[in-house]
Order: sequence, then structure tokens, then C-alpha cells
Amino acid sequence: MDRKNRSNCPISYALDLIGDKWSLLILRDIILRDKHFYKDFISSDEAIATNILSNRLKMLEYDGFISKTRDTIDRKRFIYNPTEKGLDLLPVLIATMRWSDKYSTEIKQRPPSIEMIRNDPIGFENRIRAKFSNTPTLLDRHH
Amino acid sequence: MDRKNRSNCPISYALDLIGDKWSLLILRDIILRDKHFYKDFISSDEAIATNILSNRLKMLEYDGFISKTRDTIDRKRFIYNPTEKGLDLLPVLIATMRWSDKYSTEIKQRPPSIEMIRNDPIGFENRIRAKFSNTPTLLDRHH
DNA sequence: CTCTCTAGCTTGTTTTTTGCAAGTAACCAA
DNA sequence: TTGGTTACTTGCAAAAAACAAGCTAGAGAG
Repeated sequence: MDRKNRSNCPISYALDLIGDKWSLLILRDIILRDKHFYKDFISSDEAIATNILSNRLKMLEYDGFISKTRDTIDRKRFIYNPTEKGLDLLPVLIATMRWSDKYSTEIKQRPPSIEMIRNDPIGFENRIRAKFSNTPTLLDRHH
Repeated sequence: MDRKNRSNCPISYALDLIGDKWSLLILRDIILRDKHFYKDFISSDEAIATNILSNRLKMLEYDGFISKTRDTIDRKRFIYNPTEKGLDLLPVLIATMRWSDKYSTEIKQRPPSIEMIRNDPIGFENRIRAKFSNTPTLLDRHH
């Protein structure tokens, strides 16, 4: 479970943690799409394999990007949430979306969040952050 | 040389293009470290393999992130430069560096750019952009 | 105690990355 | 013009990672 750390560079530091094909998509699901359960991630369009998802959730928890707690209402399942460290990747997600908004001419239908980011990126970020501000308890009311 | 495009999402769109271990580091070298030649990328601390570097340079050129032109002064080599599309990833690079600045407690010595970003991120971005604003000619005077 | 639902794990296969060695093309110097 | 140097480029075998599909385990529900 150890991370490698290819160099002292801040870019490579982040890439060594979340620079694979899937980690950032899972964080996107948790942070921007209000997904909090294993089955939610499975159902995303990108079709991640179950073993990869399981591994990435473990990694992301181990590295402190997300927390994993058993759902008190339906104790069969676990709730995945961003930590502050994970939520602090929001500017990276937003910057990436703005770039894609400009250059992905192929993509037909853009998510509504793209509109919001285009009009008011700071307000968008604040609203997302506000969603998670009342610490761990907020998720219990989701289901 | 075809890109896959796992879904319609703007995050996955960008990841499908530059979401591997190396592409963003090459762009970092070109955009933030004034590296423009093959041997410069080879000499970076992360130690990329020659075949991967060659492949990624091809991909980045094919996807329009960088341009490759023969050096008019030393015609043995090629000059790699960011396109506007590549340079527009600067906010992603900066957001990533700011995140690492906050969370990479292990990293001992930070690059001076981190200080500049911390003090004045917008000014930093503008100065980097200005460096590349006089289109292709600017690189000829580098060597 | 069995059934179902959620969340994984296992296994076998394919793809990608890696490390290294060899190859090629432009230029330079004798 | 020939031999060396620089700047890449290509090829190959081994290792690592991703993938697909089927299997399992644990927590309730009936």
C-alpha cells in the first residue's frame, strides 16, 4: 500500500497519489455527483471493474482522501465521503472541467455543472464545499 | 493513436487524454520549467523511459497539446512547445501545485514557483502565459 | 435457516509500462 | 568522406496493471 514518490515535485507528488485512470473519477462521483455507495460508483458510465474499484477505494481511504463508514440506516453498506484533503481537490476538478469545456468539441451534452462553473466558478466551488461543511453527519440524511 | 473517450464527462475527457503517469509531467517541464528538448525531459528527476517519452511526445503532439519543430540553429534536434490548448492546462497545474503545497508534508524542498503561486497565483499564471505570448518565435532565442 | 442484497475477492487473460539495447538521422570535424 | 557525437526512435522481454467474469462473505429480512 506504499506510495512511490518519483520526485520532490508538487505535480508528481499529486500524480503519484491520484494520477491513475480511476481515482479522480471516484472523487468526482463523491464530490460532484453525490455518490456515496459502492454500487453508485459501479453504475457510472465509465464502467470500472469491481476489483479496481475496491482497490482504489482502499487506496483513497488509506491516503486520506475519503472516509469509509458503515451506514447506520442500512448496515449492509458503507458510506464513502470526502475528507478535507479530498475536498481540497475541488479546484483541480473545476480547472479540469473548465479546460474540457473549452476543448471537448466532440462531447455532445455537457453536465449542468459546466454551465454553473462557466457563470460563477467561485460560487460553484463554495456551494459544493457548503454541501460537505456540516462534517460527517450530513450524509446520514441522504438515505 | 486513437483516444478512447470512456464517457461524456469533462473530467474523464481530460483524463483520457492526459490522465497517465507521464503526460502532465512533460507538460510541466515545457510550461513551467522552460524545457524544450528531448534530452531535457530525459534529465528530469522522475526518469522516464526513452520509449515512453517518445510515445508521449507523439501523443501530445497528435492531440494538439504541444508542437514539434526542428531547431533552426541545431538542426539535429526538435523544439517542443506548448500550444494554446496545452498552455490552457496551466490552471490545472497550478491548482495541483497548491493542493500539494498544502498536503505534501514529506516533501522537503519546494520549488520557488510554489512560493510565487502562494503569494500571487493569478500573477504567476499571467507571467507564465506572457512567456509564451509571442508565439513560435520566442523559442529561437533560448539557444 | 435460507434468501437476497451489497460489497467485495479470485482467477485467468490482455494491455501497458518498464528497462535496456540497438538502430537511424543530422551535423560536425578532420 | 569518414568517423564521432548528439538527438532521438524502435524493438524486445519482463514486470506490472487493467480487465472480465464468476465466486464469496457478511448483514439483515422473512
